[in-house]
Amino acid sequence: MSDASGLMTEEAPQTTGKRRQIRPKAERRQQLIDATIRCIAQHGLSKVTMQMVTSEAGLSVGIANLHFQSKDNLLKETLRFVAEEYHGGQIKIMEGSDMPDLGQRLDALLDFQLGRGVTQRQKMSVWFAYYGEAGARPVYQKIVSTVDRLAAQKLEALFSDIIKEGEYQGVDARELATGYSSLIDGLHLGLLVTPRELTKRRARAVARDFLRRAFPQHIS
Amino acid sequence: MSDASGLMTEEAPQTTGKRRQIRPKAERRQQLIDATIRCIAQHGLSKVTMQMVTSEAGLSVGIANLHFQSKDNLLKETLRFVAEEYHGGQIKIMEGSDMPDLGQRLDALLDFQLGRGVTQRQKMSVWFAYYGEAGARPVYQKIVSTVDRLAAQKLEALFSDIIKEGEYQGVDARELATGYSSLIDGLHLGLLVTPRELTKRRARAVARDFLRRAFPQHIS
DNA sequence: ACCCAGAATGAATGGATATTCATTCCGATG
DNA sequence: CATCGGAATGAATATCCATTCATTCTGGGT
Repeated sequence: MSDASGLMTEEAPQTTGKRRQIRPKAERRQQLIDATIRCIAQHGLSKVTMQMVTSEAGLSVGIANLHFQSKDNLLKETLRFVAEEYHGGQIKIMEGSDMPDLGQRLDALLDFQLGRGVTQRQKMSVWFAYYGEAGARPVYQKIVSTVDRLAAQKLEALFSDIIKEGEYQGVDARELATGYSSLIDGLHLGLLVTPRELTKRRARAVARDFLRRAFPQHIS
Repeated sequence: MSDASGLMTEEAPQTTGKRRQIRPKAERRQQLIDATIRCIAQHGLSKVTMQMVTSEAGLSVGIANLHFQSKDNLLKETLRFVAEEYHGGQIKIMEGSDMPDLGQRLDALLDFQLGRGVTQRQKMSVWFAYYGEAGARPVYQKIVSTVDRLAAQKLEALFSDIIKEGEYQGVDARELATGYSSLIDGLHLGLLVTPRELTKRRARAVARDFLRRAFPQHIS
């Protein structure tokens, strides 16, 4: 639930010992999901094969079907994992009763959304690979919109609190929340597709600007 | 170069006459590209096959390779078509010397970006299907970023003019332009993936809000 | 009316890939 | 230490799909 770290050099195809190992089901599942993420990022969703994924994970071909029944299901579970990791992280920050200052909480949110963890190319690739198929696959739409809705509600609530605290006039929390999350999504897209023109630094500045224009007292 | 219309009921698998017809190369190419767009929208990029595309176009399997050499190339050309249609439309409006009022030009741009033509599910699906693969396929990145860069420049120029005309203070045209196009991209994503939560009407309101906050004198 | 360049066809080919399952082997248990 | 449930393997299978090309047919030119 909180790995979010390695993913890069996790499974060096063990040069030393190739002895067969038995590991708990949950661990194997995660191993395969991580490998799937790497494969999608490197080769694109449409080019991913089971052989690719299992060998990336340092395992045999049969094992994926043992733990996930089918390729389709493996892909579905991978999307669920990425979606929950992203939205879970956001929600934790937004609820963050440990961070009483609302402006500070906004900052933390922005850091998370455009910081290292989320904007690693790997994760973004996966994210948008699925978005691309979502139009044709209701299953994907459902997975994403389920977690998305909750995050949207939390964001709206946070904005509402900020509006109340700052006594901002003529601002609609709901509309602003939609705008902000759309902006973040769009920035992610830009970082992925035109990294030459949009740096992470500039993406942050743009998002911060949006917030500053809406909540001038809360953003320095 | 300006079709942008039908695409829906174009090629009814002719129930009446199935007589073979010879048509100019350009026409067949467009027919196949249109069919590809429909197939991607309906089945997803990763599930599209040559059979699917050619039968959707009401043609035989061999013809795609005759006109496009390979599936890869057909997909590439389809992306190029969609990208050019979208960005070309934007650029035409932004340059629009026929529309002297800058605020009006902004409105027209927004209408185009979130109006019927562009936000048809079909086109959006295609758009994001390719974005999803762009991380792994430099060819796609190149096609998109080429047209994208030009549109970004025009938008920045338009914003510059508006800033000058309105004597707005403390606003950076470049940053604002990045923000605006990212916002539009994000809204498109929302319309595609969570159509239940984000209507076209609301998407427009959100985008308009962004512009109003930046250029209050130019947007009613 | 006839011809023929080349557009269009679709059966055949070969390569790739998801999925199965008989077999192997680990390691917890008593 | 011997046993055995079930985790792991990977060769084999069946399916699917892009691409080819020998053949058919069309329609403009003469």
